[in-house]
Amino acid sequence: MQIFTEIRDLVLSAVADMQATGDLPEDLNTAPITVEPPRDAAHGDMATNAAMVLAKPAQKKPRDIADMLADKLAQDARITSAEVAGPGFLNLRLANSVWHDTVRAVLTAGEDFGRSDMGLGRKMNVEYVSANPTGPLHVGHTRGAVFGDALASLLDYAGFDVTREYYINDGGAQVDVLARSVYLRYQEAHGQAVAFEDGTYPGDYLIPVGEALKDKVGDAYLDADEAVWLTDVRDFATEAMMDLIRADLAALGVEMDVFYSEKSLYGTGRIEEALATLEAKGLIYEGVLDPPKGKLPEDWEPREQTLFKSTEHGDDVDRPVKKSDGSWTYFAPDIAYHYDKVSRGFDALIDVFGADHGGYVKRMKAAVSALSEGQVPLDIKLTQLVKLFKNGEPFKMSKRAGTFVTLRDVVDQVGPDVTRFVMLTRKNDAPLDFDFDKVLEQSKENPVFYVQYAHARICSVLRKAEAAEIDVSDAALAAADLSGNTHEAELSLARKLAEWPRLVEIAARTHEPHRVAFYLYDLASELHALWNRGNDTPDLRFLQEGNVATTQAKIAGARAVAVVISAGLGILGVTPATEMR
RNA sequence: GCACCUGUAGCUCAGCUGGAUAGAGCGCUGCCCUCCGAAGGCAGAGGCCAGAGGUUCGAAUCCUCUCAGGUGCGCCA
Repeated sequence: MQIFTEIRDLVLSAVADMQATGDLPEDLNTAPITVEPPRDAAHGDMATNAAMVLAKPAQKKPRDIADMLADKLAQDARITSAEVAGPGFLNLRLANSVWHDTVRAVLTAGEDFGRSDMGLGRKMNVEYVSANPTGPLHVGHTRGAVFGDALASLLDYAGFDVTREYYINDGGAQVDVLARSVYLRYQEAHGQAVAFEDGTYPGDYLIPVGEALKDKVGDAYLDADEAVWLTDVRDFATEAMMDLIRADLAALGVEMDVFYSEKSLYGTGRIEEALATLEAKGLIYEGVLDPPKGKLPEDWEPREQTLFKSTEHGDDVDRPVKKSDGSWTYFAPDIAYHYDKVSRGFDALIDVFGADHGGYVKRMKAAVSALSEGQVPLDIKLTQLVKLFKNGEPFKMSKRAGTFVTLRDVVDQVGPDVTRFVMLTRKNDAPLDFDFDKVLEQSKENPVFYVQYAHARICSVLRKAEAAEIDVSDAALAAADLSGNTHEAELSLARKLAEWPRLVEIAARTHEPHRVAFYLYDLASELHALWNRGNDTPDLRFLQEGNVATTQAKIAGARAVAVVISAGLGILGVTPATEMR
């Protein structure tokens, strides 16, 4: 049940009637016709722009079309009034029974109310986190993980067939650095004194890995040449790091469907195959790039490289796929990886990157566009920085000293639910302030608390009703007579519930899960408002002493709110609270 | 120098991919608990949507330019 599309269909059929009677021309584009909630609730429940968008092609005055439309719409039982306003808006008011039906629909469908078939089961790949396997995840990765995971859940809820994927960068020089760093810890485990120079990873988290390596190989590598141990230690260390990362993700409640290894692309001809595809399209050539304008790198000198003609697919300059010594750049396996995603049959791809990867957006899009003949859209979402605060004071982190704040630091202190919700209270492309104290504050300033509080209040009412031996099962509530719920605050709450399915589609279409968080805040706000009216007006309380039928009717509205909050939090990966403490 | 992101109330931010008199929280002013959880609610003040042009019935939203902040810019991943 999506009341907005239902009413839009009604408007469209009225337009068709007018075409049949010759009041409107036959060839009209009805696509721009919208039915949406007006900004100002005083204008009514819904507004349509139909008269305005049809006026020009029909060569009629907007108000004339609107008047006729209003007459036709008013004949429908769901519509109690249709008024022309402003430049030609048609404002509609709907019968109370429509909103009561909404509440019933929520209680009947449960958390599937709002689920959409918009995605038509299309296969969608969401790649996120994809952190280098060289250490634990830090705060920046946390935001990417939360965002990607919520986006994936949202798309699933909107009817897409979603695969959650992590690309392991285990093929480049950074895993050699990791191997050497682990080797130092290995030597240390054998009692040797070691020094961590620049270009190694000094973090403590490698100490147990060095010890584990000692347990595994004993002193076999102790005084051996790097050529002897590098490959083995690299694999061992990478696997250990991935275990670490998997555990970090689990602490946050993130579960990937696929971990895809960059290394697995090497030596199998897959990179060559991807590049051959591009070459067949005439997009690969040997050439020399122009030096960057403005600030020249100190050691810049022209060198011939193998280049991808990404400019033919919207990039600003062509990009190298091979270094001047003939080895692959990192871009080459990335092309191969996305080629692989395309060949696995995905209808659309989403990459979630940190904002510092903004420079790679155009070339990745160019590559996918070229590889898929423009058939597979790639959307790249960049997550901006997280600024950490404690007691209002900025929190410094130093990667050099190895004292960066990890995902574990955050989750251990505030819990996965708070972490996830807070990280979704901002658009992905806006920086986020995260204050360790404020996110735990129990006040309305804190959206996590505010939404949870609303849910807990409803649960509290349900518990009390049960204690009074009132049947508050969803089935019983759905069967209740709701016709007495006529107060503006009650109807307003039901209208907000009716917006949920529409919001899901908007958020899914724009790839913006933060909209869910803001919606839940608004919904909670409506619930709190109604609750407080009950303080002044006993008739509006959910528990109506001595009147089971009325109590069930009132609780039906509240329970429906709890169901939608729970569904929304589910998308965000947050567990709803049944009581506050 | 170029590309991308951002600029909305004193502060922190929404604004449904073009709709009506631009919204919320904090802060400020004044109210509401013998009453389901006041950890809340109601009301008020506060705006040239960075600036200038343009597109059209209609612009915070789309286009161009300018200004300010952030990120990145061949042989690092």
